[in-house]
Amino acid sequence: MKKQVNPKELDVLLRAAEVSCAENGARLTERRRQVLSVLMQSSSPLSAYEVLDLCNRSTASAMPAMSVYRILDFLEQQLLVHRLSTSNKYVSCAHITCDHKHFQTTHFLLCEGCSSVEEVDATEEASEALEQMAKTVGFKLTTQQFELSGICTTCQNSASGGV
Amino acid sequence: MKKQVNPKELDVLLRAAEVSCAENGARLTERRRQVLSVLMQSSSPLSAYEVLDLCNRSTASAMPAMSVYRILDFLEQQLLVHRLSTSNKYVSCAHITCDHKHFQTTHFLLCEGCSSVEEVDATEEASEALEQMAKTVGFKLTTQQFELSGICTTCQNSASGGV
DNA sequence: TCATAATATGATATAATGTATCATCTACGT
DNA sequence: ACGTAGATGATACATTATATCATATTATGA
Repeated sequence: MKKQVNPKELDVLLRAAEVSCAENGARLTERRRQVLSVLMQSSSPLSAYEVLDLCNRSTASAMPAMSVYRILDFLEQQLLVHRLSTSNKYVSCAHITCDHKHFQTTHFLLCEGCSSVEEVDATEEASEALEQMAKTVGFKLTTQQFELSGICTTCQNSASGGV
Repeated sequence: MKKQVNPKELDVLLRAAEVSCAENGARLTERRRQVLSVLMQSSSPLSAYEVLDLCNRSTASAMPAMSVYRILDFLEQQLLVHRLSTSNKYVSCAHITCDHKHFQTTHFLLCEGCSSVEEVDATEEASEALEQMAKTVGFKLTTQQFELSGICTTCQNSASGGV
């Protein structure tokens, strides 16, 4: 279960994101910050239109859908958010404040119970096993970034624990 | 690269599909046969609307989009086609004529060059490695069916070999 | 500081994809 | 033939995504 961020943590994350953008010669504008902030505060992935609604709930000035898509693309390029292709939804990257550089081998574990997402590094064994598997039919893998469905610890316990 | 089917092979596949449906107490109607046939003859995955267009190209009576979605759902339930969730497209199952029963551990290798799809069994090692990986964060996987992007043999050769 | 180019956003229209609902048709058992 | 269940047709609409041009904002050099 993705933990909830408090205002202070959010601020730290946003600052880190700003620095990260600056390093790439990009800017984290107000709108972009707003979109990113919405995703950071969500415990589950959000669709573009869900992001839009949440943005427009907080501010008076309505943001057009077009902008959300553009901004999500931008944030994805900056590796600040990830797009889950199985659900067409977005999550903020779990590694904004650390210096993980392994984005090609990051997997997403999607909980079917609470819709939360866990971002995990691929193990050596898993990467190799998959590459080997592909190799048997002559395939050369270009990405190691999968979305795996399952049940998270919390939901396993609450399901078995009763009530 | 998914090989092209000739009319005779197509007929064999469709008959097998019919039998398979019958075993489940379901019927492979004319419309369903038409949709399945389109997918069987395609070398790459097709979206619902691509299927629709191809169906309506061959016959005079236009099929509504709704029917295509219903029929694709049906065929998916019958395990005659697979839905690729990363692209929202469909492919006919590669194992209609054999008696594979391993649908929970089938992976799809998607070629970025020619868009072809290879359906492969998960190796023991890959399955275990992934389960283990999930387990480290307390996740229990519910499916072992992934879509891996890469380059197929044919495209690897044509790219390196030159024109 | 101001003009200007580059970047970002607003606004509008529309394409593409997917679902809800009810009417009609067809196959099948009785 | 009749009634029922399953399948398809038809229509409307919801959702998701993109194209395009106008406007605003920011950075930069004269």
